[in-house]
Amino acid sequence: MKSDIIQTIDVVLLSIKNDQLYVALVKRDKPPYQHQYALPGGYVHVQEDDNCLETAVRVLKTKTGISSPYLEQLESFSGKYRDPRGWSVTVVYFALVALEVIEQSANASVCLFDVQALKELPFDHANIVKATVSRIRNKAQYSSLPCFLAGPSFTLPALQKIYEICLGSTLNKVSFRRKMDEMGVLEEIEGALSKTGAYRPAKIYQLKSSYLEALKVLNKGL
Amino acid sequence: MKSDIIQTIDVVLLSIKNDQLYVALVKRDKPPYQHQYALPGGYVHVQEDDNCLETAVRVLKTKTGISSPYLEQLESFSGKYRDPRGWSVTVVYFALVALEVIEQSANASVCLFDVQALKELPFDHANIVKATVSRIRNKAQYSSLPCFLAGPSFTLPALQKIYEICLGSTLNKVSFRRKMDEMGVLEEIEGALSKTGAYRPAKIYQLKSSYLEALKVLNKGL
DNA sequence: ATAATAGTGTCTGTAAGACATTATCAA
DNA sequence: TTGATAATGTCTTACAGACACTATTAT
Repeated sequence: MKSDIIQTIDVVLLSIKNDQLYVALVKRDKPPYQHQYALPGGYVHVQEDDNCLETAVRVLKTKTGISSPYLEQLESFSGKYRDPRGWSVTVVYFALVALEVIEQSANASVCLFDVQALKELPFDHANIVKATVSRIRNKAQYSSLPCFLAGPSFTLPALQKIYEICLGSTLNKVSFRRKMDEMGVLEEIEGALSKTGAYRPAKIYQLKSSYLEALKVLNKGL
Repeated sequence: MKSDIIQTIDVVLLSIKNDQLYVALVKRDKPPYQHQYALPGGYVHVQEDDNCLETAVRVLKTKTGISSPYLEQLESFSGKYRDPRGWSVTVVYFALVALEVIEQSANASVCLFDVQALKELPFDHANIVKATVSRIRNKAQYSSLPCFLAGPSFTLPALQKIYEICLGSTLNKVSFRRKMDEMGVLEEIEGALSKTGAYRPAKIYQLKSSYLEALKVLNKGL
């Protein structure tokens, strides 16, 4: 059974820069919308990919050079008019990485854009980015998802700042620490202290390895 | 650009029967899995459907005879092995209707199955049903979603029972009523009382029409 | 009146936020 | 010691659940 629908995968890669959420876009090398910035996306390779998640991993790596430990399906976008070539469906995934990851391994064609100041994008990509930000904002209220925007280790004040950027509002310090504590996904790196400020250094934490392993196996989201 | 991926839409239609969640399955009239019960599903008709949601509405109506006021995208399922014919992607939607709706307008090929006692199903449909139930259970905690499992009008004790079935646990009566009140989606039908029991009748409520309208326009979920 | 369920008022415990205090580092 | 931030202790308030009480109907 052959289909005459354009079936693609797109990835929304988010990171934090200048205390704002930024999205990674790549310059399109083919029409439509050639030379414009858009979400990294591509076709399923039926030989290589066992499912769309694997396609998303591969597409992200190929188009941006980046591997993300966290990748979650957002939703699918479809319709007669979203792609000038015809009826299309795209399964969208989103990824969260620390800025260092992008700076260290991103291709030259990758560029970061402030999601707040996003101009028009090809296809319905502006809409897709908005939906992703909305999902992040929602999940930041009760999950450990924003932790993936931090690097491999981080201080609690830094992590709180990340949560606040995701949520768009400030948080109570005591409540935030209580929450993180009872979520039980962090572990203190004994003896490690931040050397950044000229004042009292903060303890350094990382995601528990058991938690990261559980993520990979289950692929259940957070 | 033609694709060699099987692209389908499936719909998980849920209702409440015998104080349990039931899923509507239809007998497949074509291979694969001919004559077995599976989720109602079908192909996008690029001429008729403007997007996958419209496909879902049409497929549900065609295969089961039912129109559901509430239809939400669950997620997409994909892979090399889920369909014996080859690499496939299905965008799954779920619908919630009152049992009366099914009894009144369902095709003969439709049959209801207790989701708790679900045996093996064709494709990965058992898994899809499980994911839907999980979504319902989650959303029942904070949203008005279970209201769509009630008929056009209902009493608060009856609605509470529906919520409890979705959640799989009993609820506090006072808290439940407080929640429903502050959600602000219900309106009392003045003067109407349930005549069921031999004892004190309950007030009858319905979903606010303004709320139902907002749903149709936004299509944002709950 | 009684039985049985509907609906409401009130109390209590838990959890979140506000505020204050202590801790720790560099200069 | 001082300045600035990290970390924690405590108080207050808000909300959810438990419980009890009142209301309403048919018999």
